[in-house]
Amino acid sequence: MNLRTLILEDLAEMRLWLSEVMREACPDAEITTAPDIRTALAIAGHEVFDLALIDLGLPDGSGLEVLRALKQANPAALCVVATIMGDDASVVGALAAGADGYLLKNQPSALLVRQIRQTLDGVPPLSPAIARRIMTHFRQTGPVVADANLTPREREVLGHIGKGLRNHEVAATLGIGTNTVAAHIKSVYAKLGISSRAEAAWHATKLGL
Amino acid sequence: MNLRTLILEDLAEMRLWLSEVMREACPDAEITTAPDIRTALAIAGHEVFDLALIDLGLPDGSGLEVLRALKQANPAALCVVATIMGDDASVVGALAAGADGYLLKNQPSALLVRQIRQTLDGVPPLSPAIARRIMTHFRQTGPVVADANLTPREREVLGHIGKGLRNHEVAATLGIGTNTVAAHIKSVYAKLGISSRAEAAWHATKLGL
DNA sequence: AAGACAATTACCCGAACAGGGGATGGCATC
DNA sequence: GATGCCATCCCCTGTTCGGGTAATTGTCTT
Repeated sequence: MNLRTLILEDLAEMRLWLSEVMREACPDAEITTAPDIRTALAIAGHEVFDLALIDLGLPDGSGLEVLRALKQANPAALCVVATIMGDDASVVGALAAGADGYLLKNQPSALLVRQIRQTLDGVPPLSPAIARRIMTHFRQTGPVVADANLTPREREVLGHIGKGLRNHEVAATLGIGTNTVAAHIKSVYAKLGISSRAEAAWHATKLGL
Repeated sequence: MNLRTLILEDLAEMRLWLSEVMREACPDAEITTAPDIRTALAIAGHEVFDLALIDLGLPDGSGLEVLRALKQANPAALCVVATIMGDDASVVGALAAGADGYLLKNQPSALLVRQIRQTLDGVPPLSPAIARRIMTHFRQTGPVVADANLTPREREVLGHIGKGLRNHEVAATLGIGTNTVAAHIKSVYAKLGISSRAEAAWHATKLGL
């Protein structure tokens, strides 16, 4: 079986280079190229791909449109973003759109070849700089400390409040009385220094519940 | 220069195996091992390390304690978590604690050797399964689309609701009447298909307000 | 110009909520 | 066996919220 691959890249020179890299990573690959969103979407309309290298900054839009189209046509398609933009917005946007990898084109081709090869084995291709950035993001959003020493039951109640349940609904799911729920909420309010359930919901999501 | 490395692992057999892997990845390394938190902390008290392989589930606590101690003694130390636990809590906890990598020990040793080698070149060592999990996390938290075509005013009100303000507080900050605020909230509810302000708060944070 | 539509503002009422009090039983620690 | 913490329940009072209804303005279409 040969691998149907799509390379979306506006600059001709870069497009050739990526094709070279692709051919080296997988000689059996059947390579199709597109210089812009329009042609890429036209091709994707009547053809299915297994792997795609997608540039983001294209003259007629963002490569993410194509990525979504490819994923819709074939959810198993491996869509790898290959760009020179390493800013947070681009990375997060690409991952949110369903990208299976994020490679920076300012890397030695040998490294790109290796990462594309690994992709086929299920290893998510992430350029080192991108991996570091993602981990740093977790380091900032991760700290789930400051638990405000809530009791397990309080944490549980707060979790349901954060999901938008009413007191009587929480009571029903936990099998306790509504008054009890209200009592737990009161102590949560006291411990968190708040006085409304919207604030409670905010803290709940912040505490990862 | 030789690389001062610490291997923290409770099971003797696994400790030997990791030492083997380490020696193969970097023959010049000067390897120190510890079977539990206590001895690891004692060693870290009078010795500085450049690289550390840290297990999480230890008999006398979590390896993250040691990780933090090492990072405090030498912020440039490369602390890599090496464990068999791949659950979200462990991964996020480790990254939040400042881990520079996360490796699963149920991988072929050749892969581990390669990833440890790459670590020294600045490539964050992440096992494929872990990288996928992290990316999936982004895929869930990232989507800033699905704006539910809220009007600017509604978005503004929703933002304040999400911060936990009451209707009259929102009214005061926006310089409008409380009834107006209530009306905006109602149309927001209709558009988002919800019926309580806790759910509204949830959506507000999700929409990044 | 006339009509359609969305956004913004406003009012009323019943239901839900916040926060204060106090009470019971269980479980641990001391 | 005394103390403290937790979870569970109840009452009460004032405030807030949610839903129905409707007027005003501006924009866009017809």
